[in-house]
Amino acid sequence: MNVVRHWFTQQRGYTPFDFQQQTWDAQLAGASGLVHAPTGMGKTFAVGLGPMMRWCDAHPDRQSWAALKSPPLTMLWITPLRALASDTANSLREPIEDVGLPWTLELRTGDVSSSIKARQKKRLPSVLVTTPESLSLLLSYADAKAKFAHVQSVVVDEWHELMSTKRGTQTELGLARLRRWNPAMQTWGLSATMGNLEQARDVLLGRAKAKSGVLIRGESQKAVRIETIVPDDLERFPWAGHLGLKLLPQVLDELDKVGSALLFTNTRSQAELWFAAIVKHRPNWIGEVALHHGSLDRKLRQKVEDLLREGKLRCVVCTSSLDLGVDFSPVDRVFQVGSPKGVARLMQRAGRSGHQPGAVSRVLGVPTHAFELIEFAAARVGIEGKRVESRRPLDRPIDVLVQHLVTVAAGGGFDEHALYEEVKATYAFRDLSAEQWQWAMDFVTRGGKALYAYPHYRRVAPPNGDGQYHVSSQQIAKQHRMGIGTITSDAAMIVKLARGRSLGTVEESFIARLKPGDRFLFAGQPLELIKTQNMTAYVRRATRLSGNVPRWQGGKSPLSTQLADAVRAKFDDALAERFTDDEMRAVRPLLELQRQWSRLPAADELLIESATSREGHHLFAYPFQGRLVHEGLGALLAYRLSQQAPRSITATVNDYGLELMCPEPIAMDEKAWRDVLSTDRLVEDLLACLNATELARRQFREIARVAGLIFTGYPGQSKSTRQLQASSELFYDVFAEFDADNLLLDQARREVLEEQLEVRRLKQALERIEAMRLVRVTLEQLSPLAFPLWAEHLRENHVTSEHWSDRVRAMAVALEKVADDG
DNA sequence: GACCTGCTGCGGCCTG
Repeated sequence: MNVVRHWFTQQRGYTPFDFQQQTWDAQLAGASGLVHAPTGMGKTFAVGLGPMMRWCDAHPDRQSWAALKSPPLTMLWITPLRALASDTANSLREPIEDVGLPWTLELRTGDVSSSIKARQKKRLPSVLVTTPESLSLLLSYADAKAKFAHVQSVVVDEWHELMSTKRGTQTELGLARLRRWNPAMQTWGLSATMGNLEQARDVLLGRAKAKSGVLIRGESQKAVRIETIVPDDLERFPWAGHLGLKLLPQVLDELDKVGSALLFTNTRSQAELWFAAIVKHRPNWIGEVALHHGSLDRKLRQKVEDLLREGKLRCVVCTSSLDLGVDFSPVDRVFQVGSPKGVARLMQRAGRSGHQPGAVSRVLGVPTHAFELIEFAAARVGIEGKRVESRRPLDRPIDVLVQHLVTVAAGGGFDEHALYEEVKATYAFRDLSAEQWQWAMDFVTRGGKALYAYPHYRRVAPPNGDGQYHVSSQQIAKQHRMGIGTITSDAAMIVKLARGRSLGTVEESFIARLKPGDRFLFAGQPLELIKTQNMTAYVRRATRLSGNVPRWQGGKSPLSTQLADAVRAKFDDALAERFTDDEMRAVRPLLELQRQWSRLPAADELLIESATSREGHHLFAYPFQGRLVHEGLGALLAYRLSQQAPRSITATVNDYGLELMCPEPIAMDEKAWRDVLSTDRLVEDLLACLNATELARRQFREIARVAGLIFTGYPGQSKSTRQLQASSELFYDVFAEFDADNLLLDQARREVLEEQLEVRRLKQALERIEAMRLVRVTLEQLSPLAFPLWAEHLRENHVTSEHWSDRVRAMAVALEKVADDG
């Protein structure tokens, strides 16, 4: 028996799971593929031991191992997270050391010491655990080929997370490079649950291997159970709102019962508030409850992760910052506060509990308003029906290609034709046309049409006798390396204790509203602002809490299509009087009101409600397509209506529908509605109304950085957002004027349409609506579906001098009264 | 004193 397998079964005493066995067999047979494996089931060993077994088979004489010293880089492991890199290294080190393989193993991420980096500049270890960015960096050194020529297998961990991002594309390009140097190289990916695993495998393997690729599905789906805290009294439960502290007592009761828990929230400020609330009500838990989100200082987060790993925490309140990484033992209870947003997302979070094979993963939903009860019920249906979201791979992000061209030019140079073929072998650039390639080449060699006068943008020099393109100068190579990567983020303000450590970062706009002496809640503690200086807010601990919580302007993830459809189906259930779960029974009175005051929309109808309030005239429509689509749709409808007659219309959206508000009444018959809901000229109208130029301009900022047009400054002295903005705008304007066909501009527009507006989904929504009946209802009072939109509208537009909450409360009371009378 | 929506992730230089 192979010594590695022997180690696994005899020394460690493990019985391989089926998927581990299958993976090793496939790896020994020389195949590539993707493994779908639940967390905590030994996925590192599943893909990590095969290459070791292979090497042992090729070197059967153990006596000779010592003489081999450290073999060249044989196995490369790519992870999206630095924290995962060290966990993985620890797992892989075990068999290497126990078996006595002569392999060396090292990490290569941005935070390894400079001495290790210096050593790796000379020679790489036998096993290297790294990130997509660090791989790219290594590929940018002139001797890259010699260093990577012996790589026999590459493993990409958490591929589902990388695949649909530019980091994934960068990984694809790096893998294509390695495959060219060693065509027999095996590629293996690890992925959590997603809807398009086959495609994920194909993207990972690229053109050459896609046909022979294997897909191994791990353990039969682990059971996931979704439970929900159902409010005792729905009448007093909010119809809108997002904090959900209403259910705090029930959550505390649950926390009392368990030893350890993770409480996921959807936003950072929500996490801060929940953390503060828990500590306030359970003061004796101080030290056992922790907070974890992306704006906290890395050191604070690291500490929480360590304590979590050691099993010393009773509860961690977190955002998706704990979705991945941190190899801790499963917790007893997982909470999801607020909308689950997606089926896969809820499954992944549930998976943080009940790790043992056969154990059930459970998640307890904590709705923050009444309709979220339906979302949890819908997510359960989604999981049972295995209707899990897909992740869509990117199509030809030119900025990533441009960056890669300079990387490769610095990394030993390239032959143009060969590199074109290599790039086209990736899934992302499989349809790259000769013209597009030419454009990219021209852009890096001459600066394109617009920048040819600036030598600085001639980053790649044409062949000089050897047929190879090379980077123009070492200075350019150096600067390029500083900009490698595809993650861009704006500068944030550091929050620092006056005498002491940094607590994390908040947005400048938040601090700008405060004066010295004002208090706010951050990093789980009350703070008082002392002064601001150099993008740093100096604070001291305050004794009393303030309700002021930083708000970050983050992504606005919409309800996924799968979950939105499932929610829609739950309305059908209600229509058919099928109230089969606790959540639906709990919201029944609310749905009953919706039916009485308006209508429960059936699957084949689009409900349009109109109402009059002292703000003006409102139209509400409910396509159930998630907020991004509704944003596009709202803007489109407002635009088209104002084209018909001059009037000012504001649109407000949420995940279920949209509201159009106008000071004057908008009289529309069926035909008028059909016209404004038409798919004709959809993209043109969207571009016209969304001030697409402005959106594209903003999007271009990121593209310009990835493409290497903007130097963001040396580490530690990064340029301000304003500076970066100014230079990217300059490029935008120059391109728009002198190089209108610039592919980077085109990409900016594409990204706005596809990612920010989800045009594809919007178009599908409109097509569906075409086949639907339009049902129009005039409301006497706001319906339960309309109420959250109305409240959102007030919040966004500050339309009333009365305080927002007073107004909302007053309306809620009025509605309650009507409900009671009815 | 109450009210509050919006995620995550990486990398780099200089000197002797």
